[in-house]
Amino acid sequence: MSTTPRSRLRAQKTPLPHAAVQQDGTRRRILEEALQLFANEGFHGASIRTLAKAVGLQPSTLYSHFPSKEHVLAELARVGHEAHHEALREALLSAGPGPVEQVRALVRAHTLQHATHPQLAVVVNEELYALAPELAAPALAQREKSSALLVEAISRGVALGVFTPPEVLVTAAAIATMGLRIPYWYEPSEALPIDRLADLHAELALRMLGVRLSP
Amino acid sequence: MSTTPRSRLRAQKTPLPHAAVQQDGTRRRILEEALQLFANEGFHGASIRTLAKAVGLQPSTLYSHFPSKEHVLAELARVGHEAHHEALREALLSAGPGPVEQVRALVRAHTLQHATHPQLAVVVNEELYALAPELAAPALAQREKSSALLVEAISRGVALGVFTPPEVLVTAAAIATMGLRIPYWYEPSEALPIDRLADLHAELALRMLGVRLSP
DNA sequence: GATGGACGAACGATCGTTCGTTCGGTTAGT
DNA sequence: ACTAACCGAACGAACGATCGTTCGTCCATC
Repeated sequence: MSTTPRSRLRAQKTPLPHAAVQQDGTRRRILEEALQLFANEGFHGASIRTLAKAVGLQPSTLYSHFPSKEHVLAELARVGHEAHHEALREALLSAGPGPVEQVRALVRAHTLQHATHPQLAVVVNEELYALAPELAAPALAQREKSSALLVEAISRGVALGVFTPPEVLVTAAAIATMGLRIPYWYEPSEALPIDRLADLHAELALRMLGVRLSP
Repeated sequence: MSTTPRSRLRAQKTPLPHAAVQQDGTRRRILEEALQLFANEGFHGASIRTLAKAVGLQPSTLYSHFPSKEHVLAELARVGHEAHHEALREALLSAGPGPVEQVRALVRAHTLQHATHPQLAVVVNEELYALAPELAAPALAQREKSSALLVEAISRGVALGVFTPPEVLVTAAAIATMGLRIPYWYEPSEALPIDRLADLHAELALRMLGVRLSP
């Protein structure tokens, strides 16, 4: 009876995934449209036929590019986690050796990623449960590696006496979580551009860790 | 081909919703099972037949208690938001007049609610998008009221010079977000009981606001 | 002439929902 | 007090629609 015209995200425009997809044309277009649909209506809420129509293909043609609907989601999850992990890794490499600089770089990259690619963040974080375990495994493994980067940086700072969090893991979870909800409330604006949001999150993270910069 | 045995939550046990459901027997059992299913498999991922089987009824019988599948979710969303808002309100009332005490009380209540009723939190926050706007409206209105409680307490503290957040709304969002992801990673344990988690989150929130308690 | 992307039709399964009926308990009428 | 009327909960079967997927064929390109 009633359709569901709801869009889950604040930003309903279409940021493209990334350069990490291999430059095939149709396959990439499928992934782009699937990203929009899965983000807005959920994996189970979006149908193969809706996806095919969005791409401008017949439903059967999708199976020339992906063996199943689940594999489309799995590929999105893989791409998303890979891009995210790569962003964190690069941020860490170009940061200085100090824990403060490293955490700031990690949080900034984390926030930038989620603010720049909101639908990718949502699909990667909220729709992964719809995958069979063996298809979700690679993405989950990379997620583990990404969160380890933050925990390690924090632990290093604690060992050096620079950070004084009330508890390492809960604080790390709180810091990582800041980024995860961005797609639901944030929209870039002049008053709050993406880069400023990243700075604010970095500042909040350092405050949680007990660092006072400008007293 | 492949089923989806995934459970989205860390805690897959069955906390019951709340005393705010009216004490009807069957209707309540439907809501309880629907809560489990919607939380673990998503609204679109759970079927009326699965729900009926979980309750021990025929699918058609469900329609003696709810006019549609969507109405079951809408009722869960209503109950969840009501319980959450009530918890925040009571916490605020029994807190002192100081902004520090009020924010601590709000954050503690927020965290306790999400840690005690993880599936309710997930359904309320992640599955609402599946509802037609007119069914989601009451829940969204109450959510707005709840977040306003936090923002007001923070603003009062800022006006009094007690809080020095880098930016009010982003900081408020960060504080509220800490609680929202609890169901995905937290499980009560001896090392980290629920009450301790609530204290930690309150401490982190106050740190973000620029309050240093035990220097 | 082989390969692979695209098509249109169709498969069986499952979806949310409706229908007609039965049954047990409460209420109303005499 | 006995019966007739009623009503909501539950059932079993079935509805039409849509689901993910498969099949056979066509056609363009190498």
